[in-house]
Amino acid sequence: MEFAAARFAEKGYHPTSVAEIVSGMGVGKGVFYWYFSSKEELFCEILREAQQELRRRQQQAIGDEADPVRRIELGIRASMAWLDEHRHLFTLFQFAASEERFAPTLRRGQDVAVADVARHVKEGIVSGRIRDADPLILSFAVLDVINQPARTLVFERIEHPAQVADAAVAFCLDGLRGPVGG
Amino acid sequence: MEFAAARFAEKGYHPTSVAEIVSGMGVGKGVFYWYFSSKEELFCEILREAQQELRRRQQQAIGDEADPVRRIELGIRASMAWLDEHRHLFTLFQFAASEERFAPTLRRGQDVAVADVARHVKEGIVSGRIRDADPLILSFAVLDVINQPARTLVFERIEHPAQVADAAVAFCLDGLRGPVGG
DNA sequence: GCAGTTCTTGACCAACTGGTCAAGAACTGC
DNA sequence: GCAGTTCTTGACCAGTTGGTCAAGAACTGC
Repeated sequence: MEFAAARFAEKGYHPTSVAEIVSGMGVGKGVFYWYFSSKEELFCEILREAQQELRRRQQQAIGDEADPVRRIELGIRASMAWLDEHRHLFTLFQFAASEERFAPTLRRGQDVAVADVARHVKEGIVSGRIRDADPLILSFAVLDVINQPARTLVFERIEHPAQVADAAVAFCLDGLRGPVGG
Repeated sequence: MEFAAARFAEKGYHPTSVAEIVSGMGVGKGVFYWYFSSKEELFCEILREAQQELRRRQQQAIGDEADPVRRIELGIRASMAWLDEHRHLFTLFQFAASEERFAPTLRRGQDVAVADVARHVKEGIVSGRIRDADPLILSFAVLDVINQPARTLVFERIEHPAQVADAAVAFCLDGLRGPVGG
């Protein structure tokens, strides 16, 4: 399954044939259709697993941190690190977003992520550490600021991932706290 | 060509066959290969044209505004508006980024965009209106904050595009100005 | 009205696709 | 060692694909 993910990321979903996957793993075609009902299902499975893993990494990084703003920061850093280590999976997310049939799977995972961040944002608003705005919109914005720099990462245009992470964190925090600073 | 772009966005690049495009336009296949040397070339052409149009829209919105920070804001708003009006083209950008063969075309356009923003950022740093950091990284961040909310737009999860634009602008400006506020 | 070029057609092709399936291997529990 | 189930194989299929090309239409300039 990791092999398939790598091929999909490298060549694209459609240009990668089932025959190529199975021969690359040195097995027959039947074994593929024994474990997966279709190529599409395999891809969705890869997607779900990746989303799960990313979320695990976030929660692990957050631990039992009490400050909601700091929780968001830790989540951002964890996400950036994970995406940096799994750039090929991010490519898959990207593709999935461009094809209608994979949107539902992708969306389900992102709803979870938005809900996660929104929880912290709400807490931050209550305690006055985050400016008072629609938590959902702020959460979307945070996720956007995570995801897109990751794209830049994938394009390999910037040398140091840590710099990108710092930029994203600074962006989010200063943006969330508002112009007066917190 | 607009027709082809619409089909690509709707069904995806690979699942849309050349036969489908030409029959949908009521012409023979030959005429397609008379004007384009391949399906791939058509797609790249669409990409380039879209990037050009977006840039035109940005420059038009900026006009002769003197303040670099305000120029960035105007650019962001123009981009968001354009992407909102041409969501299907954004879907194409997204896909192109996920397939190696289209990366060069995409990259060329984005280099131009980064250079545009970087010019304003540099000016802003000189005049002290933007915090002193690597202009390129800040420019990437700004583009990221433009592009990714656009993705959210495409997913149609948020009702009001204007809200998203405001959020993006607030994010960028407060982030750029730094926590002390400008 | 004719020669020359620019377009347009759609049948055609080799290559490849996702998916099936009869055949059989490898493992059970006994 | 046997019956039953779980796995594995790879030839095979119907359908589709991007792309070609001989044929001819439509337009030139004369």
